[in-house]
Amino acid sequence: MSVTVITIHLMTVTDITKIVDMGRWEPDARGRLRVAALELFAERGYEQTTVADIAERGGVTERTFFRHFSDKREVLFEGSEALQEAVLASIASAPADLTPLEIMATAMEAASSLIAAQPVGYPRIRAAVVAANPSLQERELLKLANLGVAAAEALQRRGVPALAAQVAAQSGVTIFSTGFERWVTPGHTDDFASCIRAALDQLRVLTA
Amino acid sequence: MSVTVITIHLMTVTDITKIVDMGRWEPDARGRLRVAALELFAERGYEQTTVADIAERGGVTERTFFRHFSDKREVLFEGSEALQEAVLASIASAPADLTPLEIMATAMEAASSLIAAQPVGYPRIRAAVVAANPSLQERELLKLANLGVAAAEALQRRGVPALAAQVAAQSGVTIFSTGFERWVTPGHTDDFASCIRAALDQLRVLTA
DNA sequence: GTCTATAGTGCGATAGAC
DNA sequence: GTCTATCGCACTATAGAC
Repeated sequence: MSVTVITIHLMTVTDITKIVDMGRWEPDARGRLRVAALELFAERGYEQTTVADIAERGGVTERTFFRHFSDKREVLFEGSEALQEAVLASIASAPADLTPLEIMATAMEAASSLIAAQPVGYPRIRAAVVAANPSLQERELLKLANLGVAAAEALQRRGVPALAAQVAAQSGVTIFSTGFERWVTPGHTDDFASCIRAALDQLRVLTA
Repeated sequence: MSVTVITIHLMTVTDITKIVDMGRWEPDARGRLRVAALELFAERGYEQTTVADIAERGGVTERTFFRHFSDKREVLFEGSEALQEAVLASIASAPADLTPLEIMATAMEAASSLIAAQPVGYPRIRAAVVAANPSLQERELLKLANLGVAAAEALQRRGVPALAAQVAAQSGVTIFSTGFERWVTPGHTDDFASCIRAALDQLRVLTA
């Protein structure tokens, strides 16, 4: 039952077409592995799923899984590089009259639009899987921390002093993750960008 | 060479006395494993050190290592529970007229005093080892994130609304880690608490 | 303390695309 | 023929089960 629901959410029309069309040498092994992994993690849990399970459902061997993903966790983090690139591009091209914190808020909104563009339900399922596994949380936190470091460097390239850049970048990540958490909470109707703005406003109130 | 330096920093007089005094059944296996692990990680790197290596230097079996520490990384995180308890106690006992952010700053200073009380050089060596290994960074980030969640709950127990508590707590963690990084940077002479205050001041300037 | 499952690596063989 | 993705197998280390 929950399996069916998850499948509907995770398989886009494009995915299904690909699978129908696949010949002996099936294309997009990477995409199939990503779908298989998220399904299995949601179905029976991350720790109860072996890489062999994922590979089998994806129609490849275990060895091939590790050719595509450096480890078992990484299969849930495809797209994080694109997210970071979007953030850095947004920082680099921000208007000159914005404050560092406003630059970060704008960049986080840009990142949120990439996430919100995914198939409906996907971010929420993924968030639930990550929230249920400390091991996955660790990886998520590392990605966010690295995003913060990269953003701080981008701010410095615009002339923002090191300490200000670091605090602004990290605060940007804080309002991003706070906004994300709010956005995926069942019952909330605000869009992702509004949730980020709400977190920023809250930060301003707290420091006033 | 670097081995010698590290040994001097890691072994306190108490540690050495213990080892000299140890009989057939050597006490403080936990402490010896912690010292052995940090030394080995600093000497030859985290990934180049096996649990068997650590156990051998600590004079116990591999099995005993895992009896004391749930995994290889955890050996570097002894004391994080005490740190969290100190933070929560500080939040709970803070004066009623402080703002949530001021409560967090005070609590982070309390945490910093625990870290600054360690043997000279230890926090810096440990920080270098962690910085060199993404795997250890992940664990550190998880501990900090959990500290933030617990701090947010403590703030809510004082009547701070959920969103404000979350943003304040996470911002507190940000100024803590920013201050820590500054404090362990070679050449800096300010004490840990001052570094935290500097980060807080910076946050206030950024949001003004 | 022993045994086993799983994650992850190294490398040579192979199969298909071009 | 080259190039690349996959496979198959041997191997180590972590970690948990018994």
